[in-house]
Amino acid sequence: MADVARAAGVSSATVSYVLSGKRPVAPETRAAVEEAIAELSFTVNVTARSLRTGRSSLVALIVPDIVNPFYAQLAATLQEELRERGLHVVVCNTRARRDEEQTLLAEAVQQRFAGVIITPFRLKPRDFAPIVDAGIPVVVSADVSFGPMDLVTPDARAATRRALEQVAAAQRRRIAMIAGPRDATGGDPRLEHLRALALQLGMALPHDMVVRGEHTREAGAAGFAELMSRRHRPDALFCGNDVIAVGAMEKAHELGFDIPGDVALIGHDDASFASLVRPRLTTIRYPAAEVARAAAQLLTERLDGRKVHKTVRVKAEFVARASV
Amino acid sequence: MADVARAAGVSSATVSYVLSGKRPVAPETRAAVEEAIAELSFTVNVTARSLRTGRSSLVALIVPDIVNPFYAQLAATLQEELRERGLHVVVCNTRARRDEEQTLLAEAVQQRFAGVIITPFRLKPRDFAPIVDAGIPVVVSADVSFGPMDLVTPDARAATRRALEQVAAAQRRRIAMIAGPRDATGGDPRLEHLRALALQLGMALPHDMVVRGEHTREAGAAGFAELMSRRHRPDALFCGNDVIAVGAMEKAHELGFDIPGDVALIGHDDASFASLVRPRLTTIRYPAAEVARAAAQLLTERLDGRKVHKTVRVKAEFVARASV
DNA sequence: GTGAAAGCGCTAACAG
DNA sequence: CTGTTAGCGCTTTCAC
Repeated sequence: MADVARAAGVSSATVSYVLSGKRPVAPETRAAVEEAIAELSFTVNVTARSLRTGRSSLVALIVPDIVNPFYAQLAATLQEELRERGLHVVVCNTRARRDEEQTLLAEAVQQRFAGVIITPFRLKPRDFAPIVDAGIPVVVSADVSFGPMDLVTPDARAATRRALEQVAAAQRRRIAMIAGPRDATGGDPRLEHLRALALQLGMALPHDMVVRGEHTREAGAAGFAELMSRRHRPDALFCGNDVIAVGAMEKAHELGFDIPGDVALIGHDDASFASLVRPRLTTIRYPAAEVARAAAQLLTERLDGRKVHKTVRVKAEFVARASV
Repeated sequence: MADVARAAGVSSATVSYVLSGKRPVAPETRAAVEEAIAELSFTVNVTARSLRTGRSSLVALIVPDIVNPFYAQLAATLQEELRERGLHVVVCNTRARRDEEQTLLAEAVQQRFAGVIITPFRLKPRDFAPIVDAGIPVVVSADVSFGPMDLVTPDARAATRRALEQVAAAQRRRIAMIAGPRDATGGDPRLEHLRALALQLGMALPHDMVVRGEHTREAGAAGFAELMSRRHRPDALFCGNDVIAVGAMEKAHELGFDIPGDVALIGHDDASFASLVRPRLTTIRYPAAEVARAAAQLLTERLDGRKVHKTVRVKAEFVARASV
């Protein structure tokens, strides 16, 4: 920048102001500076800028499983949205482990990230105290609140209700669920949600019709095998997400159960493979791209100075395919 | 750091040396410093360090499509590997567009990234000149070389041969391929490779049996429809990657073709959904995790001072499933 | 074994 | 409308 200033016959402050536009610069001065910049193919040193201003251009995206297409899509859209505003996305995969979630959060503080967008899995609300105290804007994408931070959360009421209605219309009454692990934060709100709505519709989701496991195909397979070995088998099976659901579906094929003949299967998220499996998976779609846009919006508002925290609800949608 | 120095009654230089271990420090001094660090819960300012040393801890991963599970897995493993060495992965999605690839590469220079790991799609070798000149280590993950840089590349000879042999054993002779777009760099080496091997085995892959398109389900569907509308239909169809292949498979269902009865289908990569579709997709597996580990290794070697460029070959593997 | 001090490249007062 | 200058927090040479 000193070189540019010398070449243009101005001070380095002027070069800085030409770049940032934070104060008016005479047209001919600006022209001279821009020419010098082009001539020397100068680019600002972002590190020096960060050091001086105290804010970096890095945003951490912390998710349980980047290989899950839902999160991959989230990352892709987020990256696109934030790049327009000069921000970069650092992807952090926690593999749903609490220690990694904690480490990553701590590292975001240490690295002075500009912001964090996170889907917590086993974190507790109090784990967020250090990062909030550090003044780093945090957007949580989750079913429940984790404290005084921006939140993007699904509105799945209508979609879940429609799913249950369709199940009921098919004369299915024995509802079951393969939920997330018991020690996940909130103990899987999707389960509580489903149970409450089922009750409203005069159906029940008894505790012995719920099995739990990680958000993996293996857990889905194991859960399916367990539920179908019960004396009273379910005839409609909800899953915590689509990864679990396809695990269950694979197990169904293996054990010779027909879907939806023997049991209907309903997933969550509409991950890209949901429409590829056979039968096509009926699911409660949570639009990753929209979630990403909402999160990007909330984050930039915060960076622009908004003080109070906000919650954005993103509508989930029932996608009827062949598995019900 | 000044605070820590004051609390420990030493100079900030000593604190720095305690942290870096770059020069011996007396045990009791070290203890005092470490206590002060813990007391004040001090963490180094990475930005200041970067400015001073001239190297950041950021590595850009530039890929055509992060939603493709192959690249998602690559990102996940890479992130894991590099985090151990204090490096962070910034994910950059190009959507297979040349302009975005160029922008991202330029940005890596401007941001003074520590390194870049890239799967180029439409870039030309000369596009790499600026970043190489800037002294930023680049690892290319591709089928062909892009110049004097580290390269991770598949060794798919044996796997492709086995695929062709199995096709031949099933008395199939009319081979076709849905390849990548004509303007992709190198014009899809997988096609050239397949053609050469087919020739060796006494089979042919004539030009009119090749259609081209993006690496998308839509392109796969369109390609399948076109090939199957020919007077002489293929009975074995190779695809540039698994995304194309499932697109083709969907179209086959739609048009009432049986796979593998009417036509065998062979993908590339073994993306996670390949084993989920029906019939399960036979594919030439390119192990993303292994590629990531190789790339991480090459990159860190470079950062540690290796001057000459190296090439690592990662063996591809034929995965026989139900679609052949 | 330790300290003093220069300086990485930039931004934002402050001064004109 | 433009320039001067003081740091941001760290690493590293030089001196002791």
